[in-house]
Amino acid sequence: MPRVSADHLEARRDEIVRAALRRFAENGFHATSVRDVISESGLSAGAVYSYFPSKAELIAAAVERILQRLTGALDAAVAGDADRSPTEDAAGVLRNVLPALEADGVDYTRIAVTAWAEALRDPAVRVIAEEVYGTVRRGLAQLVVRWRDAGHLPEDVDVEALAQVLLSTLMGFVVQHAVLGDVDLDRYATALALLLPRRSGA
Amino acid sequence: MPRVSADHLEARRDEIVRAALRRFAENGFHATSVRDVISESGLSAGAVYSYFPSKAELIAAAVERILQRLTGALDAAVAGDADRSPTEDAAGVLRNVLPALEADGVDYTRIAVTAWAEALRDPAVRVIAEEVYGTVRRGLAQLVVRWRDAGHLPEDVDVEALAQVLLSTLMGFVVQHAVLGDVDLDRYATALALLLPRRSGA
DNA sequence: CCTCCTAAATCGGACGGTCGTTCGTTGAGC
DNA sequence: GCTCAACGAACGACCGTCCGATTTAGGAGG
Repeated sequence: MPRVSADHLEARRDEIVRAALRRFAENGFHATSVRDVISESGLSAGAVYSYFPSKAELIAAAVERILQRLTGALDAAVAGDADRSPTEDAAGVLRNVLPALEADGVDYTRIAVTAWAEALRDPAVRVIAEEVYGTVRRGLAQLVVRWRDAGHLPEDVDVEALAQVLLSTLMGFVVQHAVLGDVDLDRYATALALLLPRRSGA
Repeated sequence: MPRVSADHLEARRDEIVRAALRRFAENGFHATSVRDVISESGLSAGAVYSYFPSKAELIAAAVERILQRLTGALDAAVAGDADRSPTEDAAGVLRNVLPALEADGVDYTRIAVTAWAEALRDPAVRVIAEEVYGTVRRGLAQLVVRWRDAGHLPEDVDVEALAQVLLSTLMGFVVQHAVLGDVDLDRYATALALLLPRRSGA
């Protein structure tokens, strides 16, 4: 199949990443062998290695895909109507971001947790994680600023720290969903809404 | 060194677990070889294998140790004075639990994240995680009930779901501390306090 | 429009290294 | 001198990766 189109090459690469994601979601990065990914992809060892120079790069591509899917969904949730209440904002974020974490027949919350663990030891993965979560926290910080300016929070609120707390409510949902599997999005969102400011802060 | 005391045997086992924790915190479970643990412990392969029948059991012992340290700290924080405000309770939990996650020269937040990832693929580790986090959530649910009964929250609050949200604020701190490393406990606690109920709920 | 040629995409067996684990041996202490 | 904790070399399996052989899409020549 020589001299194929650039589209074909990109599609092949994508096939390989998606096959890798399926195996990685099942068994983690290190308990999944390159052979597993190869057989899941239906290709040969040589073909896979012509697209990715090493297993580490394959892992990095998988991590990048899942984390960027996350930022994309969050950006969409943060953008738009600027005068929503904190409760509406939070519900929007939860309902946009979390369902985006299940696609291609892969539970992306499992890969997210796996990716955090990998970021602890692989500097390249850590860099990807830092970039992505930096973006996410900036988005959440925008929400906090809006809430503050609308009088829901005190003027001297620590915007960055509160954005970290909000990110925690997302990350914690992801962990509990992936590991314990007994969290319900609607009940969770309702409970979270109880904590968000409703009148004036201070 | 035959016929040694039971104390000696238990201490040896503990030495091995702590050596394993040091290596696991650095490199994760699967990128750490049994040889790494053996050389870190200063013992021989045979000695380590006479205490743990397999690497999986060694991992399980490590996970159990870190997770039980967590429940211990939380139980201490939940117990005691029953008429504290939500803000005081939360500050107590954060300040008791999180510093407990750094001891023996090991950053336990790193192992916690690694343990979650492992729970996704090793049923034995998952069982340990379910038990421990079940206990933690019950403890947090007790706090929620107290807050509700004290009038800080509406009567019909979803206790279990709110306990999940509270657990998220702990888990999210752990992830951000381990992976991003830029969270400050005091600022985080202050920001969280802004969200907790202060007067009457509803 | 068909055939041939070529370059590149794909294949898959093989390689050295490292893995987790075993087991025959050693020697300190009761 | 007997017991058994501790040792560490050795084992088979499997790891990630490489590279020469094979296949085939698509341009060139008729």
